[in-house]
Amino acid sequence: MEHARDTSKSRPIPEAAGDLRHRIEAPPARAGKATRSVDVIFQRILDAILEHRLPPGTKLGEERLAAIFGVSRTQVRQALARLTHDRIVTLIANRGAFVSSPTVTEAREVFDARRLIEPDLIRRVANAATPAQIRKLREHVALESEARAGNDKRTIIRLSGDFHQIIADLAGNTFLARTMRELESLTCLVIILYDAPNVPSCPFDEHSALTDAIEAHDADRAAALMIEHLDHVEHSLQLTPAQDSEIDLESVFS
Amino acid sequence: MEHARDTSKSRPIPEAAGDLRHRIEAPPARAGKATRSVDVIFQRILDAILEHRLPPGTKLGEERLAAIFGVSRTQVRQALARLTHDRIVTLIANRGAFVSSPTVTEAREVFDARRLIEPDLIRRVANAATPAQIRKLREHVALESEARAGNDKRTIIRLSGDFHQIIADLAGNTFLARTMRELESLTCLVIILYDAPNVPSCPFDEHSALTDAIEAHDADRAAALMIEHLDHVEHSLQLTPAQDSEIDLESVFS
DNA sequence: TCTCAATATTTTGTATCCAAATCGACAGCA
DNA sequence: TGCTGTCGATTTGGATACAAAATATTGAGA
Repeated sequence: MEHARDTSKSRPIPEAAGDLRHRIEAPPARAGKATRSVDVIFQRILDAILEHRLPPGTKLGEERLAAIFGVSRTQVRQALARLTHDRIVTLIANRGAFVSSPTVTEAREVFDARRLIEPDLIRRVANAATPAQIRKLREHVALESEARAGNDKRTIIRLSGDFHQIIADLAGNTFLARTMRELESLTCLVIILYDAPNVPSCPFDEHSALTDAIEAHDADRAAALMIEHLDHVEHSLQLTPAQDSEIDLESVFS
Repeated sequence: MEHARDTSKSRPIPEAAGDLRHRIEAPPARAGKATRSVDVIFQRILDAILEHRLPPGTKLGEERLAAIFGVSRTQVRQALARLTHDRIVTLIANRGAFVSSPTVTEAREVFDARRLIEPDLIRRVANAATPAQIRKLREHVALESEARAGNDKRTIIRLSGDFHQIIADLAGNTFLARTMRELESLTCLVIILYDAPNVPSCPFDEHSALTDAIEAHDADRAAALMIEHLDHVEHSLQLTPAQDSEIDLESVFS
């Protein structure tokens, strides 16, 4: 098992984007009802991060983003502030915004939280799912399968996350659904940081199995499968404690 | 059981503050390490809301707040944006920011989420609590008792919430701790909206009993007590569905 | 050639300014 | 009297301009 990630410099802050533009441009016609322009910018940047076009550590210069989106820095600042609040972006005072690089500890916490929340969510869905909802899940799994066939990596990543998000939405608790959205985003960062980018995060067949359990209204099995699924994903990562401890000088002297 | 809340206009948007100033002034020396001024403003407003000095529906005018804090609107805007992101404040386009008035549905969702998360958190604490941590909890319960004796309502409210927050922090998952912070804030709003302000939210003895269970390292009992405790709080509220359904014209036409 | 220091450039942080939208008041009209 | 539509005052939305901080560059000296 070989991983493509470069381990020589453990927290790459690449100033990667000579062509930040290319990584953000094309709006994938994925408009919700984001009417305010700051919402659009927020979503565009988030999408770029989730689809791994902006790797962790990338500097997100305000001026540059403003130019790309054709607005003033004000808008960009707001969007970055919101992303910061969701821990997707890390803001360093007087230095700027960077795509977050979750530590190993944080990564573990994310999976820990998901193991707590998601089995319960899928339980509710399994208990109450309507045929229409099940059909929606099936269609989504089909989309995933299709993307996998076409080897469309970005879409695969995106859809894998979306599957979990659909379940969270179906569970009918908006607060928890929002929390899951944050967890899902952080999981994306964790995956690209601690795993080879070409090993897809969610094994496809497991999503199919989860849908089966939901369709059978077997809440216990669905919950068990979900825990198993999350464990699979977590264990496919290299969450070695060493990685984390490039000593945090700031916190040592305080 | 009689409630002081005025039910004639069900969503009060009082423009209550002829003296918004008085409700925010005194910084209760509750500084974390909020170095940036926008963090200070964020915390000051949040504190004012949590201590029920700014009731739901209160309009938070930018200019006025800017004058109070002696900064420009820019800072205030950022703070309000962050509060909005936490659902504590609701931002209406071109109308301004208001302290949120969670609907009955949202209130239920908040308790639903807490029932999912908090039993697990207290379980972990009960399993791993050190004597120092238990002492900290005891001291906090003592503080609560003291505030109750002095009938210091604001402090009672604050400390009641803090008790749950301490447990969340002790559980050792920063993500979940942050989520609990949001839930706790929303719970504060729910309590003032749907209960008489003089019926304190968390019955004191229950916090004491929770601490007992933790000290005994009895995770099961602690979790059970927590569920019971949350149920007590929720059932002390008037979460009547009718209240909620002043028909949402916006969502009808969409 | 390397190191260090001083300067120049870039980038962030904050305040101010202008445009657009909303709210309140008042007049017109059924 | 009661409703509707228009004008003015106030407030928010967003861009620009200025100040402060950090980074990059340049040059001198060892």
